[in-house]
Amino acid sequence: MTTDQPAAPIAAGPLVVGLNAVIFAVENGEPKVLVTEGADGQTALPFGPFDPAAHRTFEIGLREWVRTQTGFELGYVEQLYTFGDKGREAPLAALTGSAGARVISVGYLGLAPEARALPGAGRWEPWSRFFPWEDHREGRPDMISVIIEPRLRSWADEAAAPGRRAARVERARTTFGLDGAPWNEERALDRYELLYEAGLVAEAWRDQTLQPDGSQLGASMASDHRRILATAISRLRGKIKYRPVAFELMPTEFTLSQLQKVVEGLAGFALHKQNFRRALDRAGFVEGTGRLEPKTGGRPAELHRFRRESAPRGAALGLAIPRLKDH
Amino acid sequence: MTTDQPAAPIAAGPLVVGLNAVIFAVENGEPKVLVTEGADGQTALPFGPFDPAAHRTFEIGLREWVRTQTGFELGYVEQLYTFGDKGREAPLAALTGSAGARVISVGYLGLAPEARALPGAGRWEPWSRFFPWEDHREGRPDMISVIIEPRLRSWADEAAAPGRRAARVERARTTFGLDGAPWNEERALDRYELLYEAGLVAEAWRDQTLQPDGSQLGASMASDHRRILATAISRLRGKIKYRPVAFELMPTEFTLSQLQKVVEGLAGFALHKQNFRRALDRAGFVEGTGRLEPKTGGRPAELHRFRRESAPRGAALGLAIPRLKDH
DNA sequence: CCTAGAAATGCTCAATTCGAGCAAAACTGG
DNA sequence: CCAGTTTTGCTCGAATTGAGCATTTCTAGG
Repeated sequence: MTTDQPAAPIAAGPLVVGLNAVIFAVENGEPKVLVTEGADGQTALPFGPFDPAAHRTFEIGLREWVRTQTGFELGYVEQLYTFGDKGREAPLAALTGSAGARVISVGYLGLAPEARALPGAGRWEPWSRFFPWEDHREGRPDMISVIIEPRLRSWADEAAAPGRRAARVERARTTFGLDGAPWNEERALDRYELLYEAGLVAEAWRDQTLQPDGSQLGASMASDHRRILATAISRLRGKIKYRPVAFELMPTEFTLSQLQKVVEGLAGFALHKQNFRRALDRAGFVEGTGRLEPKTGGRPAELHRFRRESAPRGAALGLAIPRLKDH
Repeated sequence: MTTDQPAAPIAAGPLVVGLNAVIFAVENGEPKVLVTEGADGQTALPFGPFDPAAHRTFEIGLREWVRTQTGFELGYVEQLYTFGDKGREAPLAALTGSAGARVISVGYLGLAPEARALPGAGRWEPWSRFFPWEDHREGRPDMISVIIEPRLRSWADEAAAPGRRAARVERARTTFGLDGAPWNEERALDRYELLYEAGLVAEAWRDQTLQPDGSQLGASMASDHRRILATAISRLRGKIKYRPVAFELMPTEFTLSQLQKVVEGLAGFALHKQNFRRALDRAGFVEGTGRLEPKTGGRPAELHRFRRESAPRGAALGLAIPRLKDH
């Protein structure tokens, strides 16, 4: 066992370290992600190489290539996860001839206060295109009981041992809230991984160069980018509960309903308006500006702003979002 | 903007990817971390190179070198964070002549059910040696008001602009729970970073080759390992609240008091026994075995075991730990 | 000018959960 | 058999949560 200095030179082989950015913005209550067109026509997350000579930290490197390539100035940024599985680069490598290089990607989450039109390549896509089963704002999507549930059930039946079959059923039940189990919005990554294992997303078949046996769920992405996106959604949904990150997605002034719409878009389900507001002002996150927004369609709403530094004494650090029970 | 395949070959320069393991175990309610002696005598976290040719995933690589080097079979493992700042390797590079190589470390958290004696190099150290200010089980440590608070205050006074001074005071107040602010055990990393910036930990001076102006807090570690350790503590303290990871640190059978002692050790403060048990059995995490543990010193306690798969319907996913108010 | 509709805002109330304490039970060691 | 120690059971007020109804304040359309 050694410390940071490698005792022997490492037989690294071709090793590439890159940065993947998952950049979110919300437009009219609809969460969107910044995507690009990959070389082979697949939708992809923005990717930039990490140049250790030029960049002192990952974050500095990330901000720089996002700025140069999209003209976008990142605000809030946080590291997500580092993806290094062998084979994750294979689907692309086969097409481009860069086979053999091991690609390690450090994933980052970035939040933008508005989905600005982009000068460079790249466009904003609603994230529900990639995860249609995650949007419960108008009730649980039909696809869960119509498609996902039966197909997960037959996937469970494929298991040989009865013990493994029961484990699969239980896993499907808890991750998708089947059969009375509660829906946990934070488990978006678990759900994607389960669908992948069960062969219900296109990537599962592409990675094995097999043919799917039925329609595939949601729009697919290059490489493991949809997994990275799921990681980002899970992280963000968890984080809004204990850090006031939702405000990074808001303009400087906003109505309480706009804020609620954003939070509902992120969480993926509707909230009780009065309770949301009560929790908000117990936490003391926002203050009224006195000015009104008249274009509400009804009674004008007061414009509020985020109180960046000054939370009251023992206040909560995030927004109160209830657990969603059977619905 | 491109996808995963690098458009141009990357001028990577000397780039080394390694794996850092933060392995925890709890002994008699005392959380301990597995450390080694670094080349220059500094305490270090176990480190292993990542060989892309040999290992399909980071996790497989990690498990393998931990097994070969310490004889330890890892159970629960989770990725923490990837550390890649320039200069983090400098203190070691200067000593070993490997200067110039950029070292990127993927940090992992591992949990072990017992602090087994180690055949290889490495020993278990209580984590409170490195973070003495984090242990509030017997009340808030004196060092906070005697040393930390006054020194943070004078650090705040060093700021030029009055606005920046106020921001520093506020930051100290919320991270350390000064002046009536609540103590948030999850913010261990924030606290370490604040002490680093304020020059109260030895690493801050070592990295600048300056001399400290007073006694330094806690035992220091090589490179940025103490920061990695703080990251692990913060992550674990957060995670026990929404995933039943505490059980990864328990033997198969345990008394409820033993479980509580472990959770208290991790959280860093004492819990109300009856409330802890009430929450436990609402969550349905454990079941009695009927057998008794007589060596309690008092009334024998029933031995319990973790119910791995079968949580009741709408149950919580982690242990209820209250927010610690002013103390 | 009046009215229906829409949205914001204010208030209430029961159910649940939380925080904290007291008391009894069951055992060990002298 | 008694003092000490720990487990276990119970209670109770305070705080929080979930959900609904009522009122206010505006716009739009006749």
